[in-house]
Amino acid sequence: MYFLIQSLSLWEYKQSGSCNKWFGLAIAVLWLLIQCLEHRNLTIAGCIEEQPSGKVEIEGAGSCKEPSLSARIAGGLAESPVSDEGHEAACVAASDGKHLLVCVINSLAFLFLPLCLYINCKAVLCDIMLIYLSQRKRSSSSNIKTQTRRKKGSKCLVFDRKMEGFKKEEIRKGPWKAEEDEVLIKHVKKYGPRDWSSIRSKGLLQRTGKSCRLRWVNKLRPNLKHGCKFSAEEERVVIDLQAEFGNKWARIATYLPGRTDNDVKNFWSSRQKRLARILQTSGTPSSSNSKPQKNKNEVPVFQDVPTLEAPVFSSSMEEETTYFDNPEQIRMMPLPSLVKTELPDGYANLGQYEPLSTIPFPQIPQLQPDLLFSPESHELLARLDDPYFLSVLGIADTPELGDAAQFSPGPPLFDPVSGCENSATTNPVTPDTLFDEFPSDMFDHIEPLPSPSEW
DNA sequence: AACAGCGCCAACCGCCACGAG
DNA sequence: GCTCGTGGCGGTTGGCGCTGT
Repeated sequence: MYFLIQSLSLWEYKQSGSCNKWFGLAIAVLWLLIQCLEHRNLTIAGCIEEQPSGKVEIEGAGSCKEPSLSARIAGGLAESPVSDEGHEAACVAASDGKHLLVCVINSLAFLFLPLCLYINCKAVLCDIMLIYLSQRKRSSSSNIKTQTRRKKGSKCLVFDRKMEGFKKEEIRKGPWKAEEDEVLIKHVKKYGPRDWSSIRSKGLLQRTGKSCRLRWVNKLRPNLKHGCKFSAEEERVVIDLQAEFGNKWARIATYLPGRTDNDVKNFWSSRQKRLARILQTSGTPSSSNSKPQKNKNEVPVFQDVPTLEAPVFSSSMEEETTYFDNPEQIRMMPLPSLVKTELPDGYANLGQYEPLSTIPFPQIPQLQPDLLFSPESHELLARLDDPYFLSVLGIADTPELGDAAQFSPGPPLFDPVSGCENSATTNPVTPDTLFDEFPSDMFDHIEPLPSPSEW
């Protein structure tokens, strides 16, 4: 079957003399479908995305709860904008919990590349995808990172290397629904604000423990101040404490009843942006008084607020209980002895209070040429000519090495040849016979990898 | 009315520390 | 001592609404 499909691919190429990505994709899907039918424990997955954390996310297949097979296959299209000249990569994938079967359709769409990967090869897989993605036209692959970002609220199937085997799970992301909040609140009432990961393991919510915790801490926790701006006093506290502790938002937030670290962080971030803009547009700080206030209700950042006496601050850890544990106590807690809290008059003394150097400006990331490929992949690239290595990947089945299954811990589910007994046994395909069939100029269509600086 | 700029905010991500096994 | 899971934290991003032009 594998041979037949490859022959079809070649026929298509010879007929059209050009790249037809859809034909190539259709062939790959067909092949994958056959694999799935033959091995019922296989399920077609969505497109593969590289994650710097080492995870491989397969997205698309989880977009609907009970997807039809065709929908699943459609989800297998790589998230790549259709580009001209067929310079794009698409992939379909399947998994049985132990293995990951991938079909990559490269810029020469008729050439699809089935890969059989075990879970410990996922980092390599990521880089394979990057290689193929990078072969696309620069216009369509100028920013690979943006393509890996999911839309909020989408579901994805996460295949985590750290997990036992290749466990499939659905994780919901994006805005929380009221029902989800209810479930979370119930859980916290019952068990307390802990054991977040059990919420998912019990099947209560399709959210990660981190997500649950964040939702509780930032939104559902009682006594939070929702929707009210920071008061002048709160602003002063934040400014003072930031000067004292730096960007320790969680610590600062413990001095502000009803405020979360996220609140403080957002407040500070907005303030910094505002400051940067003021300094940028007004030239000299003293002239910035002329800048009209956009929002009449907005509290000016550098307004005069009463100067408090520098309180005594105990550095003992016992006092680092949060206001949530004992709000009254925190409310009465004296401020630490801070930098002199004299606020400047207008912006004239801005520099002394808010040094220019502390205002963050966008930083240009340093390009790291070696960052894109993991050490495993460097090894992979170095061994692409190694027939043994190819056989392990399931790409080749060299006669001298025998059945590729001998290199596999499990049954040769995805072996392109032995996996399809009927046709493959009579038409053994080796890398040589496979590539000999293709025209000699076919690889001329593959663009060289752009240097990282061009990405 | 349409559009752009901006601020706010919720949520995500990566990194790290810590504890259990 | 090592690995792994979990939670905490800080940085970042995208959506949305408001405001000014």
